[in-house]
Amino acid sequence: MKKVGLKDIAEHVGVSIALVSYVLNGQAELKQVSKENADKIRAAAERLNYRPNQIAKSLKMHKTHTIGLVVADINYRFSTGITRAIGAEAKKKNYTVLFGSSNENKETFEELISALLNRQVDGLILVPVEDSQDQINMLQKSEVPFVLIDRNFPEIQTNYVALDNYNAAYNATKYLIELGHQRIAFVNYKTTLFHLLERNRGYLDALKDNQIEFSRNWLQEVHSENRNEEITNALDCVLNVDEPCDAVFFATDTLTISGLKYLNRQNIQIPVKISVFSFDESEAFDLFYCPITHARQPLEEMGRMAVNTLLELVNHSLVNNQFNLESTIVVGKSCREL
Amino acid sequence: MKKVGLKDIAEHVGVSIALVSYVLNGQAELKQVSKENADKIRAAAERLNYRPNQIAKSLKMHKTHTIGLVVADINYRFSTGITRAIGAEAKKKNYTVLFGSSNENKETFEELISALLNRQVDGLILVPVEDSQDQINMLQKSEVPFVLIDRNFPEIQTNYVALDNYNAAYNATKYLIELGHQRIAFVNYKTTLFHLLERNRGYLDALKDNQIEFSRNWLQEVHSENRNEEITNALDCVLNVDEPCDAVFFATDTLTISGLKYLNRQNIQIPVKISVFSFDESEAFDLFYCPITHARQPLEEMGRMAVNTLLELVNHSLVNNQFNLESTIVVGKSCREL
DNA sequence: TCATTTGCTTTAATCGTTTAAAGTGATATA
DNA sequence: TATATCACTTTAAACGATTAAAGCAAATGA
Repeated sequence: MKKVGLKDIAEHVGVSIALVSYVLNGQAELKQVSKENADKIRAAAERLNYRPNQIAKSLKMHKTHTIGLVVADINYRFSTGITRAIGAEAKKKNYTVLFGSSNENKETFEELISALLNRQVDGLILVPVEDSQDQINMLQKSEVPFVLIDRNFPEIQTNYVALDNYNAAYNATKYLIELGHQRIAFVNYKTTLFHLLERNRGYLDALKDNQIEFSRNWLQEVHSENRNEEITNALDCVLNVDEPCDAVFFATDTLTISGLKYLNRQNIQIPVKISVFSFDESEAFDLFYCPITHARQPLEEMGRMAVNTLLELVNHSLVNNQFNLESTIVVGKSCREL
Repeated sequence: MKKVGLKDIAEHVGVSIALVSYVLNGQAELKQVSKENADKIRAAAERLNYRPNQIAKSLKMHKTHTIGLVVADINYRFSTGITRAIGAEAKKKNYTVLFGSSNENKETFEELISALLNRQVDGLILVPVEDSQDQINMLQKSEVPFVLIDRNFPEIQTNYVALDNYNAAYNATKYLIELGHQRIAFVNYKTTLFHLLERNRGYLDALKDNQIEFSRNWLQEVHSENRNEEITNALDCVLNVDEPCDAVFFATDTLTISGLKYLNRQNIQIPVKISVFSFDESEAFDLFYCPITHARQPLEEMGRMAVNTLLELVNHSLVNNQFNLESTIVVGKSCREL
């Protein structure tokens, strides 16, 4: 793979490297390069199929025009969606996105950040994993430009773009209540992640504000490591009891999938036997017999805001953005009126 | 973001940059650096949180230790699977993967390749889009190390890792025949892509070898741009006719999803009314009421082979690998015995 | 005593760009 | 005639690393 550099063009045309650089960077008039030379240079560049060496350019310019993105798990619908959104906005701004998936693992998360920083990305967009506060603090201390997305730590003041998870869960619960549901279960992960805890809080407050007395077994928390097994128990605790719930609200799309699989196995018809509400959707819902009513996050908007916030940081504006966006309810057929 | 370089460490310790470089590259003994200095240097690097500037390193070494990957569409299950597999193998070999999705668009495909080459990736792994022969020829002429994956052009001699698509389709069709099916439809994209045409050929040959007379309407080809609409017609031509088919074989997972959605809408029960066989699977199958019998591609193996072939090329071995791997049939419940 | 070896360290060129600064003829002005 | 201006072009120093090659004391050998 023989590479063509400025030097080759310069030799070909018989001018200096500097002149070639000026012309190919659109500074021909500014530097008053003669039309003759400019044309010759452009022609030679074309003919030799010149590709500027971005590595050398980056080294000189201290800018790679690259954003590092770390998502939690590439298998989440949220991840592919936000990756697309960020990629699109970045492209508009002439930035490239380097990308990794932490798989919710703290060590992988740190390794990825390290790898991205070594590659001199101009900044980071991160979906932080559980217990990664130390890492975030480190980044802040070393003044790396970064923006959190989807998740944030209330105890750390950072730029972030997230959902108003409290409101989203509150409104979802209220929606179910307004349909006439009185016994609403909520299935969440057992976690310390703030954004998921906010969903608990929204759910509980909606019950309270509507004078529904919360029963302890309604709130089920499963460990993500073996959610498929634990969700079985969780749903049993909610359905196979004296006063079974008439609706289940799943706190994430992954939980919904596990839950629906179980309900399928048990031949529990939706929404006849039970209403189902999902936080986020999944491609998998497409083939389910019943369209799932769910809360939708504004992924494009989140991606756009994250990129733009980051680019402001990169350009040394001292922005301080905490965005808590609103979700919308997409009505399917999985929640019936009682 | 103040950056720490070799120079900073050198100044701190009071030695030259070269010594620091030697020590931090594990050449301390080789270059006979005094233990005292070596320790001081390592300590300082640690304390200052030194991150080697890979950009500078790459410029000097003419190696970025980075592979460029272009997949056809990040929404395909194949794409995420192969991306993971390639990422894992690359990591083992201490390479990073830069990654883009062409969305089956020729221009995007070319742009991505260009962007990746500008970033001086050491080589490319590509899922070529339709009609990209010229681009592939260009790459070959400019001696860029690359490996095609999933798809190849029989008229161009390149390194590639693909499925034996003929065999896979042949065996799938044979499987349906052995279950007693005599009227088997095949739904494919209307395309010039070799790997998909091979599936046609495998299907047709299997029919012939089993003395089943092929009926023209059995082979349905839809345009990918509006497959959801066209597949409706396609299935009508196959099911709502005098002698309807008793099995449908979809040539890709995306076609299967579209098909199943239609069959759902029409309340056509699987496998009672019709057997369904899919090429590849999708996460979406998880929530379908009936596990879909499908041909599975050995993604891990493909990823491994692609990376290893590419790295041999990068290291100037003149390998010439054409891999056509075998698929396996994953038996679900969507094909019944007649 | 002088030369050589040993042990350790520094110097300086290089990778492919960018870009301020200096250079160079030709023409215009004083 | 001397000098300023103009219209270009080249020179050379970065950027942050790698790495031959050279440098330099102290120790050893003749």
